[in-house]
Amino acid sequence: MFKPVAPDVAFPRLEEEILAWWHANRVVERSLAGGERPFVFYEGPPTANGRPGLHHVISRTFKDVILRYRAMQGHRIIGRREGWDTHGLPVEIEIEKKLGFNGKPDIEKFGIAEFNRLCRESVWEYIQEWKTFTRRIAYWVDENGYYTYDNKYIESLWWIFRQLWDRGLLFRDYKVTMHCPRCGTSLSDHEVSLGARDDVDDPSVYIKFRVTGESAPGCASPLAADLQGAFLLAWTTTPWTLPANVALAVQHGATYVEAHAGGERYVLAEALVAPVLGEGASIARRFKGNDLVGLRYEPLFTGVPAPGDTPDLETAYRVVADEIVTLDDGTGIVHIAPAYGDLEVGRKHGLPTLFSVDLNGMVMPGLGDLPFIGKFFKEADPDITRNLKQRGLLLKSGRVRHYYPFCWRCGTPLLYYAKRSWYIKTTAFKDDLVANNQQIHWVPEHIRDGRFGNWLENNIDWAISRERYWGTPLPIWINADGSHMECIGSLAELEAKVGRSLRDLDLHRPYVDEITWEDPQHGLMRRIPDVADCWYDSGSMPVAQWHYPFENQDLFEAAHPADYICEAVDQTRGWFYTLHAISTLLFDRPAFNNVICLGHILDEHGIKMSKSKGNVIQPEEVIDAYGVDALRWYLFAAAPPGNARRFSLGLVNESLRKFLLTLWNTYSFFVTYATLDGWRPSDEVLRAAANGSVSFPTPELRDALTPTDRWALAALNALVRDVTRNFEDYEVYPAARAIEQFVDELSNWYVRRNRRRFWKSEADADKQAAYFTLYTSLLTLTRLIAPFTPFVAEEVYRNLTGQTSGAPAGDVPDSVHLARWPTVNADLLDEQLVADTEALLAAVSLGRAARKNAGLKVRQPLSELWLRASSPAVTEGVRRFEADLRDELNVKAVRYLDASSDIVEYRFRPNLRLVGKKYGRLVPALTEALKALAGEPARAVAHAVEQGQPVRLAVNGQELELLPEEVLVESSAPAGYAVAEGDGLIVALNTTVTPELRLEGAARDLVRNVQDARKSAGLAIADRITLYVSSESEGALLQETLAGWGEYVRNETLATQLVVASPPAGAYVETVEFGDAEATIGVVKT
RNA sequence: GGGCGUAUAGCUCAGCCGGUUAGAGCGCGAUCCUGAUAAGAUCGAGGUCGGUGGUUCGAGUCCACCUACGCCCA
Repeated sequence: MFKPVAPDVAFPRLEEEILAWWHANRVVERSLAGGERPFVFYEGPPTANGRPGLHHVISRTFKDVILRYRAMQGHRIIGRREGWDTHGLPVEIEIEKKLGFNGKPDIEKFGIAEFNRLCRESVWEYIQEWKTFTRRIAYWVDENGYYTYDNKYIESLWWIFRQLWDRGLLFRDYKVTMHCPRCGTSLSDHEVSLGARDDVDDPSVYIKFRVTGESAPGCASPLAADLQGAFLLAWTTTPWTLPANVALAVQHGATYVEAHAGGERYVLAEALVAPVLGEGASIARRFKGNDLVGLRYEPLFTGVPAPGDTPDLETAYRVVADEIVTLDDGTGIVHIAPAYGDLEVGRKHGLPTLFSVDLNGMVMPGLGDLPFIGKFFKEADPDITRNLKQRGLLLKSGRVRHYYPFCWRCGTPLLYYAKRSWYIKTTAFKDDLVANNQQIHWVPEHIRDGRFGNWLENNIDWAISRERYWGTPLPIWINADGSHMECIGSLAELEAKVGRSLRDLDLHRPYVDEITWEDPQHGLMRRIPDVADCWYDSGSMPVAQWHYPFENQDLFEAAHPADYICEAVDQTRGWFYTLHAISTLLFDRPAFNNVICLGHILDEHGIKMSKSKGNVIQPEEVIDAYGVDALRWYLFAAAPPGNARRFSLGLVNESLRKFLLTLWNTYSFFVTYATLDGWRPSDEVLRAAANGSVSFPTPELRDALTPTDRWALAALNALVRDVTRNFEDYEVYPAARAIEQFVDELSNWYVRRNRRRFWKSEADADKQAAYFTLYTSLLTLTRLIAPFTPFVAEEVYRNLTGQTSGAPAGDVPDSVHLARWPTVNADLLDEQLVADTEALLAAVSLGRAARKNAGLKVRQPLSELWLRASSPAVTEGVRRFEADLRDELNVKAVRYLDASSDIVEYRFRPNLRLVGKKYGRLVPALTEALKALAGEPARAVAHAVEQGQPVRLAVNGQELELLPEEVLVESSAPAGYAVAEGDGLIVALNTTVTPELRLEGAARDLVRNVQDARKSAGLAIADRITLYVSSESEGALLQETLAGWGEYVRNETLATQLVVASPPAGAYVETVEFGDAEATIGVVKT
């Protein structure tokens, strides 16, 4: 029935074999096709750029474990397919590097068509690697996935744009970007960080802005008249931005002063008077920053342009209050130039955006005949400073060393530059975003109102456009003077515009850019050059993966929102957000109902793994050493997934040994003996264990179960219940821990206690019960672990169902992954039995400790053990397993002590959890009073508590009546016994070794040594032997021992003959300790 | 600078509504047990529970502040 099991299994190789079997038998396809009730999953598409790493193993296995569970629960899983995020800057940068390019001009020279072709090709290379990796880690998904570069996918994205456009949610506004004037391109944050330096030498100038004495419209400053002619002082390191100044910002609540120095009146923050004006300045008056708001001042320069815009200068050149102002340096008054970095401030206060430097970094004309017109912006700094000085508008100037970004390619200083950009107006839906988030079940919980909720609360409009090439083209067409724009929502619509079929059109640049049409009223319509932020691509996948609404309307409706998604925590502002935003804006509902948010994986020192640090561990390295299952189990069982975790190969090895090998050895033990005995399950037992719930096929079998059998089945059922509940809550970690605990107990308690039942020769009902119990436990376990460790589960399942040996019994699925999730058999749950076993295990542990203390090894039998428990219920529980207790601790008898016995001393403590709230300040005195009890009163109290009666006690002169549950009783040792105590239990051993006990101990020693010799001699378990024993100095002991225990020794060692003599030549011989000296044993196979 | 999270034994991590002597696994040392086991048991060494202050009869747990690290944002 069963294939023999190698105890020294090599998991990586086993896994490869199972992969081959799955492939040959189309198991993945069959699993994907199964199920009835829908369960919706969204695959967060990895960027198809770069090879998969350990963090991808985590996210893929956490996706997989839930989906496998759902599939086994009979769900039809929608969306269990690959998805690839194919667009974006990382792909472009890689191609640029490959071609040795130096920025956008190189790409345009090279040709966008060829460039994008290379991008697409590069993506495919990575996808191939990913597919291999995905199969190896047993992440089961349909390989017929979605690709964000697909024309159909893009068409759906266009449809979404059009929905937003029609509702006025797609708009154009300025956005500050980091711009390289030489390369003529914006840089990504990543690129900026590559070239930023913090030791840049720049001018440091203090500028005087003359107060006009007026206030801005609708915002009168009470100080306007008084401060007329005074100077607002501002500090800057970028004089070139001064012409574009439109406002000065102060801190709302800070104290500002009018200070007199050098015959002038200055306004600045009080805290900065000394550093800016020196000690000589006198303070004329104090006021709050708020009082300055609305104050107008004379612009430093006039005629500043605002290309493509007609700014309202009535709103400019005034004081505003803003949170960005600090009093750490400068003057407490901040110069605001929205075009060059302060755009958000400008927008918040309704300020115009003026430009004084163009995209090539040159100071623009329009400021009049000034020497710095047409100069590079950095070189204009001294000229501007000089000009202001000549006009008496400069307080002082110097140099400062600080942070400034440079282009990582060419080293040119970057411009903060407000460019026209497209936005999605998410801020209009902030309340809905927040409300819909409340419906989402986050694991861990704190993300919902913490990081994600916080991110939503601080929502800003989504800047959606990128001036790049390899991305989803924005479907917006514009006429020459920018007066007319149209958003195209489908290919058909575009065809109608141009009047021809575009079926073969690649919707990417540059081809889509060539599609233009003549509008009768507005002239030639051309597409704007921008492409979409690739987060828009992935966030739209619920719609676009099905090519909705052009196809699959039913599928889309059934698959929105998702029941489950899972990614790492950095996606709160990435995919989690864009999914949520698009779903809320389009459909006003969340995109997903449950989400596991994973922490990051760090190296063994707690440092992020990165190529530059050289601390990256490749998944292959781990998998080749220990296998995928070991890695997966480590990821599930080692720590809760929401935390960052430290990783090392050693930890995977630990998880392999701790869990997989323990399970494997239990399984190997079972198969070894079942094969020896020719045992096989009945079809009913097999079917139940392989595909149903735990049950008994016959009353006879049920009656034959021992308490330990029933315990194992009760624990197994409780495990099924708990793991199921954890899965329903998306709590993978506690589920894995519960399984680990059960496997440990099954191996180290159940099998340990019941070994003899398997190897005894009679095939009686008791033996059947043991086989039934272990078989059922193991086979049911394979289904519980199938989602976690799919390979080991499969191997064990297939062998235990007889399929590996080609002799399947019963009609069960050929793969554990096609079997149903086990259900609980409530009849077999038995909390009392589980609790009793816990007490028993505690008693055993204490008994061993007591033996250890007394220096009495377990092989030496002892006459009696005394046990006292904290309650009669616990005593009864242990009594139920007394035989196990006696056997495990090698004692002849167990005596149970209750409170009436006078050999025990008692100590008392209050049950603080109950007493604390009730008695408060009395607690310390109460504790003392209980401690003081001794002798007869103590015995009386102990007796009362045990009988469930209240206890009267004088505390601080008051008579208290303590309830029995409010007093904790501890017993101390009876004198003259080897004792151990803990957990409310006390275990004492009678340490007297009588001559009889000594002989029995000697016999057991002998057996043990013979067994060792048998093993060393290479004998098989069932081999019979002739046993020779002799001892010179302990001859008498040997004679006596064999006289009483010879039969026992022969039976235990399978000796057909026991000869007291020196072994003959050719025998396997060992000299062993015996009594107080040595004995010689010899083993000859018969 | 802001938000969120983390900080407990040499390492990886538990620790519930605040409650009694803070636990587990690994590693280390010693002893024991074992004819499934690469396993297991017992004992031991190893902890100012990141720091300071507060609330409380009582704080690893709650509060405030601080420090370090991670992530996200500015």
